[in-house]
Amino acid sequence: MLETRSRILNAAEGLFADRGFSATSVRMITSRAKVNLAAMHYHFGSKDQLIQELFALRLSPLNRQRLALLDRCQAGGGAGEPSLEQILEAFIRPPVQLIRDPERGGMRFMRLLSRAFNSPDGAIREMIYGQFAEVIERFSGALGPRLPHLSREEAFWRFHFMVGAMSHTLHVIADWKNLENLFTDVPEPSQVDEVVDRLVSFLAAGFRTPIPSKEN
Amino acid sequence: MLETRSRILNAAEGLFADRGFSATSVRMITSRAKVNLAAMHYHFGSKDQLIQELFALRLSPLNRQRLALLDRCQAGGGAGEPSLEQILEAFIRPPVQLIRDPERGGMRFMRLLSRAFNSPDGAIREMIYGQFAEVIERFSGALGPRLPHLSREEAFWRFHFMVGAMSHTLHVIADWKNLENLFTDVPEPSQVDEVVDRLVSFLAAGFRTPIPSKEN
DNA sequence: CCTCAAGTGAAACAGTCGTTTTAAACGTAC
DNA sequence: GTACGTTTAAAACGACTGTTTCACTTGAGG
Repeated sequence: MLETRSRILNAAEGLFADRGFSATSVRMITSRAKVNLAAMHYHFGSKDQLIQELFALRLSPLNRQRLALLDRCQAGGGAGEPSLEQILEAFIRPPVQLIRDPERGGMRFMRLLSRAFNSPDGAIREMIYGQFAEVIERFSGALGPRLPHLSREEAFWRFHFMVGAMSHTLHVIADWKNLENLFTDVPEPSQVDEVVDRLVSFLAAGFRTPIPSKEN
Repeated sequence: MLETRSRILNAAEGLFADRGFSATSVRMITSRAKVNLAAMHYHFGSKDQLIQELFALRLSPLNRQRLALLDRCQAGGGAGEPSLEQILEAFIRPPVQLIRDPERGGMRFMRLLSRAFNSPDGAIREMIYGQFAEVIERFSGALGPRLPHLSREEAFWRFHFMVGAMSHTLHVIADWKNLENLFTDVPEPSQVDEVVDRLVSFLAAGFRTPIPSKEN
């Protein structure tokens, strides 16, 4: 069939998200895709190249959207730089929207992405970071003028605090089902977009707070 | 030799931290430990039980220390509850100290822990969360009275923002070498304890900020 | 009708996986 | 000295790994 490629990609995305890369065999993928074992090597060459293609396909629209949002709010207001909240939102809203859009991978791809971020395989991590390099550069450049009270070191760490809070939050949203199995007292899945606002105001307050005194 | 068990545990910790669970074979472990293949099954029964034992050994001292710190600052000041900063510090300082103490696993175990947190294997994740259940309960109970301005939902999310920022920060510290390979402009590894202060004040400011308005 | 490339089906490749089994060697304690 | 818990050595188990090979079917262009 003509759709063999996309059926392999689809099955692979689901299995990688559920079981990880090294625990997912080529045979699992091709059998879930109802496709011959050889078809995978015919279309993608190897398991590794299949993984690469999968991420390139999903990640570049996400980061293009982030950069477009940043462009718009930087050019938008006319005079003056964008506010701290506007920058944070341009960073955080696109992945949250992606989570709700099954066409772009939805929760499944987000679980996969958070797996790839912590992958033991250095090659995978390098590829992932490569896909994010431009976004990191642009956003830390945009954040700088909004944080004149911070040293370079302090800004570096707070940027990582933000990345951590965001990626863990995305993981929680995308893995809600598993969370309910593990904890009691989990609130109803609230409107996902609200979480963006919550996260933005939490982080903005953190970024704005003065540097802690060293006498401790 | 009498130390066969600990040599296996030591080799396993290193390999699991570097390559992940499913990509590390029993043969790799026993050959790095310079120990016979059968010795691993003799002492631990199976690969899975070896993993379980490894985490129980490392994780319970960490969480006992957290709870002890919380106890002390709750009973300490006499009148009045502990401050938000004191609670956060009781949560964050123990794992940062662990990172600097090779006897307790140091950076190696921290990399392993952050791998286990995102493991595809449901059994591993369940065990990890089980080890943290009491800590989570105690700390969210202690944080509650310090956050009277927050709804239950808002407190839930901010708690996760904190967990995410902390765990990603620990990962960055423990994986510094890899970070230097991937990014430019990484600051010198500053005094690790300073990071605790930075993180505590960042998070305290986030926790204290009022709930964002919905009109957006 | 013939041809040629794209794609499929099924089998086989050489390894590695976790685990078990057998045998023989240890040091230590009763 | 002999029993016991520990450790080594070496081989084998069946199952599974990523990848390759090759005969086969299919459909479109000349």
